[in-house]
Amino acid sequence: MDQADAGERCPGRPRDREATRKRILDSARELFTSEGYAQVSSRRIAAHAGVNVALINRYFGAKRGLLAEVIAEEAAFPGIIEGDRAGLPRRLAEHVVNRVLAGGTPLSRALEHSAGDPDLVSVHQERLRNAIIGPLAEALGGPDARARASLAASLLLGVGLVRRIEGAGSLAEHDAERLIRRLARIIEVCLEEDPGAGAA
Amino acid sequence: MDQADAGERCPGRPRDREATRKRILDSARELFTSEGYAQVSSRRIAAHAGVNVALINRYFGAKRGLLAEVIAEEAAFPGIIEGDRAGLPRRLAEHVVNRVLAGGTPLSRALEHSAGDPDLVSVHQERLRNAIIGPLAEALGGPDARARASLAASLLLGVGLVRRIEGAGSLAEHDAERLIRRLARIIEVCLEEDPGAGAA
DNA sequence: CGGTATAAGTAAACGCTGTTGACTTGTCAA
DNA sequence: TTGACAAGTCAACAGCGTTTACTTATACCG
Repeated sequence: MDQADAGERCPGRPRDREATRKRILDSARELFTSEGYAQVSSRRIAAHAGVNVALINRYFGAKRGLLAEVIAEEAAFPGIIEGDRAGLPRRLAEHVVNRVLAGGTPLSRALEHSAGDPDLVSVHQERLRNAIIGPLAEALGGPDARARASLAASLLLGVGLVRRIEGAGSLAEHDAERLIRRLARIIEVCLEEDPGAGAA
Repeated sequence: MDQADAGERCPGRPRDREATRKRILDSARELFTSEGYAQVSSRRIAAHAGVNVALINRYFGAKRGLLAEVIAEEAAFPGIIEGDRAGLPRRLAEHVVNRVLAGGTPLSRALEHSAGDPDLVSVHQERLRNAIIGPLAEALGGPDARARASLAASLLLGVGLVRRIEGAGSLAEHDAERLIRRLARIIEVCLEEDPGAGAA
């Protein structure tokens, strides 16, 4: 049932560290992506890769390390934060709709499937800080930059979480372009320097 | 070490279904709240309650059922959604800051500690739909009510998730009142009927 | 070419988890 | 007093992630 196309061990296969590492990584990415982190056991990954279970720990330290490597493969927000400030909310909104909601990347899929598994959270912790909130705050500048970046990040992560929980139902009522415009507008408010008189 | 104040079995204790149920429930709430769902094992809950492990499954079906009952104990948004529309964003923002960020309720604490554990997510799924997005959408009315409610829910859940990941750092830069005002403003935009020309 | 060091791969176990079924024992009604 | 039934117990299950000691293939070197 498992080890579908990855091919089983067929013990004649020559010993090759890198190839074996890659087999494990590929299987992990595929399974994490389609089923989530917590739902896929080490033994299943190994079986899918046609490889002994112990090799996961040999090459990646632990299942957690395997997750970290899968996640590290993709860039956080490639070219999104770096652009001009005015278009930033729009670009973030597009990213959410196109990647997170569409379920493109292993990262977002894993997040959606096992949204806050302890291991996953701890791996993302550093990532959120270093690859999202940090750069975003730096790009923003001004007072409370980190707080404003955190608010935007909250929305981004929350949308993914709700999408996972709700099954893309409500959020898909809009067509993509409308949703992007809405999100961009909300993110703009998240990133604003001063709430001003505000509502309420 | 465990079963601190809950008292151990001391086998002479009379048999009492309701009392035993309560012991288990109390221990679970306490441990889930302080350490998170995934981090606390059934055996530890049982030991803390001074009760046999099998009783958890006898009374709650499974560990998951115990979680569901702990969570069900608290009202979702008591009296928040029902009030007047104009003050809704402000009330939601206050709730987030006072309850979720301050880490008051078992629900929010469990969410923060093991933010998206599969069991926890599935338990919250129904809850999010029935106790948050549903009523919120109904209170809002108008077109895309569910989508607008989902956006607000995304922010609420996302703030909790980021708080868990960031350890309350960035979001605590503001004092509570400023944070509430900011959140209220953002939520207002989430709930708006029409994005209008919007940003970008 | 033969022998050997070294790394690749294996097998079996460890302690843990949630869960189950068969068992004993206390309690209460007839 | 006795029977029935529920409350509580115990030991085992299968699965998990991980570790240890082991075998075996490969590649280098004399």
